[in-house]
Amino acid sequence: MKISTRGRYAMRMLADIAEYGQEGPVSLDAVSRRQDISRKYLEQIVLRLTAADLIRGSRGPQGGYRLSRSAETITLEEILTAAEGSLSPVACMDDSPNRCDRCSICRTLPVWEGLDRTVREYLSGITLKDLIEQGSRAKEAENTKA
Amino acid sequence: MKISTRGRYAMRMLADIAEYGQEGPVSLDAVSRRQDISRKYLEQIVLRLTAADLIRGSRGPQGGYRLSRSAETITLEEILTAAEGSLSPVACMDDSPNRCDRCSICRTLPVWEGLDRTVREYLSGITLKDLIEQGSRAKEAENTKA
DNA sequence: TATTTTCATAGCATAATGCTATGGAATTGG
DNA sequence: CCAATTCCATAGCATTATGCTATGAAAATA
Repeated sequence: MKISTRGRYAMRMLADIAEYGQEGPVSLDAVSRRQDISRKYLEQIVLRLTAADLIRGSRGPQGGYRLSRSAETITLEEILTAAEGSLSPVACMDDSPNRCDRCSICRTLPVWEGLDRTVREYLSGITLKDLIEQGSRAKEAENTKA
Repeated sequence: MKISTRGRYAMRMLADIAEYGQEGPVSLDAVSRRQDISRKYLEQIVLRLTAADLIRGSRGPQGGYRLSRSAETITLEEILTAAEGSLSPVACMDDSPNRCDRCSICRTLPVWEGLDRTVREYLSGITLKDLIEQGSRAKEAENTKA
């Protein structure tokens, strides 16, 4: 049940681009320096994020990445799904229709489907903007709950 | 973000023991046959479940395992935590206090803490009994939500 | 005392993670 | 037009985790 570094670095990278990308594109070198993450590894991760069209790159000097959309419309659910490939708690859910032999008689599948919904709902409620504004949304959620 | 086979098998094993353990202890051999899971692998997993005192074993002929408590008081959160070792979405949360260098300035930590709470809350709401009663609780949750 | 069970540790193949390396392709400034 | 800078893409590789199997106790029963 762990989020890998791919997902976590993706979040930090996007937060960095959102924060420092107001004037122009943000280079991976800058992200790498500020976030203290290997640039080569960031290059790997960024492929997934551009493939998901969360950011767009421009080459050459002064090049770099900028968000495809505004920070308040990009959710953590999107970022993590793009970076990790899948967020579902069991692999059999990744292909639809479910190809598991036991899937029709499986008593645990409804549990995983519910868990998947729960996780996605939580992560969809937090945007990149929330993230760069000191995680205020997370604390809000905590208060709303109580 | 995957639940490993350890966690999933643990759930199926406990459900099996809950279901067939009314009269007496359930042997791993029986579980293995019914659930079609390697007995040797079950032996591995069962160690964690007995360590967490979810079930108790008795040796010798007619031996096997029985639940330490009634099925309606054992939650999936307990089972999965015991089997997987930890449910938290990031490793740094596993040791308290958090030993991560960046933890004081980390803007993503509140997100993970919230996610952890969300997941635990969901899984704590489902018991072993719910599981053997055709996952009715999971569907309930779905309805309550709508 | 032989059989059946749990209990405990060690080993091991496969896959995933977390990178690094290499090199190409576009863009810009001089 | 050329050199530097950036993104883009693939390959490789060490370390760890997963998903088992093997071996051999120790306890209980009959």
